[in-house]
Amino acid sequence: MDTSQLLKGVLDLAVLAVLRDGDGYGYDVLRRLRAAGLEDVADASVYGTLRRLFQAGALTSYVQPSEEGPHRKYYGLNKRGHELLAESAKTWNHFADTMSVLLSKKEAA
Amino acid sequence: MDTSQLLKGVLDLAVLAVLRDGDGYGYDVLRRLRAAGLEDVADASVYGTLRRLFQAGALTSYVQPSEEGPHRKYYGLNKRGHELLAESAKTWNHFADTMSVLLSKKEAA
DNA sequence: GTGTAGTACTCCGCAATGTGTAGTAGTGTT
DNA sequence: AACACTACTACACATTGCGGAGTACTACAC
Repeated sequence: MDTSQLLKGVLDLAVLAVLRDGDGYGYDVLRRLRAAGLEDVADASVYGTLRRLFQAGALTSYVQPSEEGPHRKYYGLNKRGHELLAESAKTWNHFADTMSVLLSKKEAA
Repeated sequence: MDTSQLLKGVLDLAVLAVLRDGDGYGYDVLRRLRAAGLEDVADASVYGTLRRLFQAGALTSYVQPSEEGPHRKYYGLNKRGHELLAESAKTWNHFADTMSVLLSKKEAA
């Protein structure tokens, strides 16, 4: 099945969630998301999401050189990011609960 | 908050779920979805989803006149629709569980 | 009867966002 | 030299939910 549509609007939340566990750069966030079970996330989606969140003022950003490859652009949650994470998580939980009820309802007939 | 992005890919599932409880026409499906908690669903989205699902071969369709207004276009699940519902529900549950774990994880620091 | 509200549906263009592909660039391995 | 892995950027594209306008039918108020 195609999970790409399910990710819409949730990838932001997922990225914020993994960044809560510590600053990370794009490629690293991608690996963490996949390790968490979001195996089908495309790299371009993660980079795009990080850029969007940064532009929205939810993330800090700093570049750091690496001895094992190209430079890395780290991102971390700032105050706004933490707020956004909390708010989005709440919205998501409410939404997921609603869907859960809808799906578990049995037919009357 | 804006839940419209969260609906992406899930509205299909929600519509299939309410149709499992009995055939329905667009306006009726809309009311059922809102009653179930999806208050912000737009009517055009529901009509569009029904058309898409019908075109995908998941729904049966028949028009019935109404004495209290315009005619109604009823939709119902066929075999393919039931299969799609079961499959989509499974995908959704897996996805929701993954997100749940991601969100509940606490930072190590 | 004209206006307004509720029901019921269609069509069109828009916006948000995840994806694929291509490209750049550094490091290490064969 | 060729290749693979790391790391990021940019662009065009597909999907899909939404807003607005339009059509049409019934019923009730004025």
